[in-house]
Amino acid sequence: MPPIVSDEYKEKKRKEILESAFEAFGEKGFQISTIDDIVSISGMSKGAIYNYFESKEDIYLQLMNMRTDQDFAKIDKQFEGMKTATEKLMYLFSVYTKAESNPKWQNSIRVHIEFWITSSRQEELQKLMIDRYNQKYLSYLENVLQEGINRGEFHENCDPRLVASLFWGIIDGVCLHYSVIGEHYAYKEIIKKAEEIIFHYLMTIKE
Amino acid sequence: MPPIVSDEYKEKKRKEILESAFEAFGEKGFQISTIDDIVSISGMSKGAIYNYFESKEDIYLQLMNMRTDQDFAKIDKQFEGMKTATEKLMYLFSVYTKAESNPKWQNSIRVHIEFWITSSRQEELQKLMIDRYNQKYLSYLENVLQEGINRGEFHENCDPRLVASLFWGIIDGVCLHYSVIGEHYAYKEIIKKAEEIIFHYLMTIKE
Amino acid sequence: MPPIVSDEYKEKKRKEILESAFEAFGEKGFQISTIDDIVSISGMSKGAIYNYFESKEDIYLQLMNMRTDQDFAKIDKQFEGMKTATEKLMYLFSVYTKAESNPKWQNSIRVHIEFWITSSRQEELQKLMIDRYNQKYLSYLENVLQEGINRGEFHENCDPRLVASLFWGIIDGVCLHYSVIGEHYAYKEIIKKAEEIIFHYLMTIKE
Amino acid sequence: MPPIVSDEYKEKKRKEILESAFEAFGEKGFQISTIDDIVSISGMSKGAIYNYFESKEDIYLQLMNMRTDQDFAKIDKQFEGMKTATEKLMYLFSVYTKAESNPKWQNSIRVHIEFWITSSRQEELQKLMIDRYNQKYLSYLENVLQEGINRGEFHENCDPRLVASLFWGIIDGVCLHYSVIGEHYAYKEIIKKAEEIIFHYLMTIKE
DNA sequence: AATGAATGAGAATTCATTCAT
DNA sequence: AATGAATGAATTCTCATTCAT
Repeated sequence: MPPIVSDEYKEKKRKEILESAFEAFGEKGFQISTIDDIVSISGMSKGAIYNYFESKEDIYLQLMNMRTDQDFAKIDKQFEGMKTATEKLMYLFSVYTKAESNPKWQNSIRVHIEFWITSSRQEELQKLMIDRYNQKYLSYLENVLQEGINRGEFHENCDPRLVASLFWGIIDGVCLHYSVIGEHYAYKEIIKKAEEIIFHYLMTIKE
Repeated sequence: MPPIVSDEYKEKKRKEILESAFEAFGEKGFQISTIDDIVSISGMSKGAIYNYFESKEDIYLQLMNMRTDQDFAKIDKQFEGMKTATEKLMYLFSVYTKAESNPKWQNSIRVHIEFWITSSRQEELQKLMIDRYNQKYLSYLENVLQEGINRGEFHENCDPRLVASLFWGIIDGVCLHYSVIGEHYAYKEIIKKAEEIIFHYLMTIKE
Repeated sequence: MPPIVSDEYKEKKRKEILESAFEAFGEKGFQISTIDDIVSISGMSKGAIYNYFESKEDIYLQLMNMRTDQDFAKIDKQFEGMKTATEKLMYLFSVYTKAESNPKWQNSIRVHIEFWITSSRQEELQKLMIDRYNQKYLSYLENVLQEGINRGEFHENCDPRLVASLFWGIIDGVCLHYSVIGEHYAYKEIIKKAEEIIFHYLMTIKE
Repeated sequence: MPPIVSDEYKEKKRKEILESAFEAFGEKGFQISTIDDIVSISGMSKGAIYNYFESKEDIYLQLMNMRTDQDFAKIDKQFEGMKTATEKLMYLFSVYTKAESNPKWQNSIRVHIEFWITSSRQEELQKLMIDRYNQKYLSYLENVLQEGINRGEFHENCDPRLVASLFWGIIDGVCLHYSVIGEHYAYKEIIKKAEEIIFHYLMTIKE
């Protein structure tokens, strides 16, 4: 009585559904996307999807977790070979300047922002999002900045926590605008400009 | 059959509905809010609302227009007495640092961000939003910055268009995060930090 | 701004829906009956039904209340002119011997028994049913019997509470069997026999 | 391809499934119970269950048969050593007064009553139930009572068929009420009282 | 024989919109 | 103009049954 399908198979299916959901959510938004949309995109049956997820909400939640986990796994990996904080911060900016400027990337942004907005209205999700924000986004960058200060790369008056917060605010805000304005938004130049301004600040500020 | 009620009356009613819609959308989000929510909040009947608006979509659209018009009308008025670009830019930052940090303000942010996200997915809305962004947000601030450069307040290498874009990106991104994280997000300090960094840049950058 | 429709209108509609539900539940059973069945029978739209009731459960509950209330209102009224307990008890039996032996009456029984069975499995319903049983069915008849004892109609050793409980048990059990067996079940004769046995007991028992 | 497993094995499995179904139906009711419930309780796979039964309906039907067969096999066995009708009738009452008053017994009642109600709505089942009722419940007891009359234990005017019908009506009705009211229903005393009343009737009635 | 993943018809419920009053 | 009851398409989720392995 061995299991009918392997765990890998099931994990693959689960991922496929999440990818389809991601596509649907990106295209139409979470609220508006229907299970039938996911059915169409994935080619699976409705029942199959409910074998892997408890509800639309659950799909949303797991997708949200997967996305942020993936993002940070990628960043972690890249950071491995890097020594200076400058290098790391530049890399973080480059993640956004090097993103292919295509509809897929725009959808990805929309879904990301929707995670934020949706979370803001449901206590449980909100808690989760706050944790994720603090533990991943914020602490992560704060440590990099502090490291930079300790190593003398950045000026000691720069307040790493605030700058880290600001960094992610900038990223999300600029991405949001890009996802709406599209082509005519000088997305990459603006990120570049942000990078320039931030580095300029980190290295010359004195008080 | 001449109109039985005055135009003022009708305009007042229209505004009341929009205010109620704003409250509902802020609380629950546009998609999730129902006409019945607006009925509850406004105290009007469903039929009455449909006398003033063609559809839920229409309410949304008109609300979006009203909000951005209001915002800029306010800013215009304030700018009237101001001479320097520095003063004006500082004022713009102050709009956000002085916003009362309460649920109402958070709701207001959410609705605003939702305007963006929703627009990104409907061509008609998107065009409208791009126009609005270019003509109001972007040009407006770009002119202020250019003015500042011309008057020698800011360094001439600062690229007013990019900085203007960045400014609004920062504002929306930081507000977005604040609307989710809430209390524990050092919202005002972060805006202050952004202000510090931007001004530092505008005044010291050389290339 | 008078109400669009009168309260009587609404009450009439509500009753109509309950009647339709009663028909559906009688025909197919509560669990199996669908809202669409009620739609078909009532000729109303699905939405209309949900304007009057919160859920299928709610319809069920209100129907249950209505039925037992109606039953007892009828009995109360009949009792008004009666003096002896014997007369009253005979009337109670007659309610069941005089019921028209048609499918409608059988359906009515099925719904009634289903109320009991369904209640037994949901704590909230169960509480409600127990209350209803104690306050209406049980106490009601117990009082009649006690009255009979006090007036010397029935023997004093007969334990009114147990006999009252037994009476309703007999009624429900015999009705249940009738609803299944149908034509070939000597329903009325059996009730008559029960009446005979009970009265024989009440009047001759000595210990 | 000779059978790989023995018939006993298959019969054992079949019984196991029926027992699990009985548990599920008792807990939640037939309509509400799912195949997955039976899977959980039995520990078998869905496919295995469908190897032994054609459908949920089929499980229900076979369970119904098994239960009544079991009941009567037990009674038959007990009757073997009994001579008088009085003894036999007392035994029948004792089956119900000696039933352990626990949730399991209550569930057993519910399933039994559901058999009746469900049967009343499906012609095929109904025929089956009528046969079973006539051949087992009714004739069985009728014969006992007739025997009692013949032997002079009971009065000759007592109409064995009607009393037999009444007996089962009482049992089912009282059990039904017990299964809903639970603790606070004087179940055993009520059955005792029924016994007292019936015997009083059978022995003293004259016309 | 056993497994349990897949299927998809069917159920309850919601809600934007209409329209008779 | 205002009212709110009525409509029914659309949505989420369930579950008996099948079938490849």
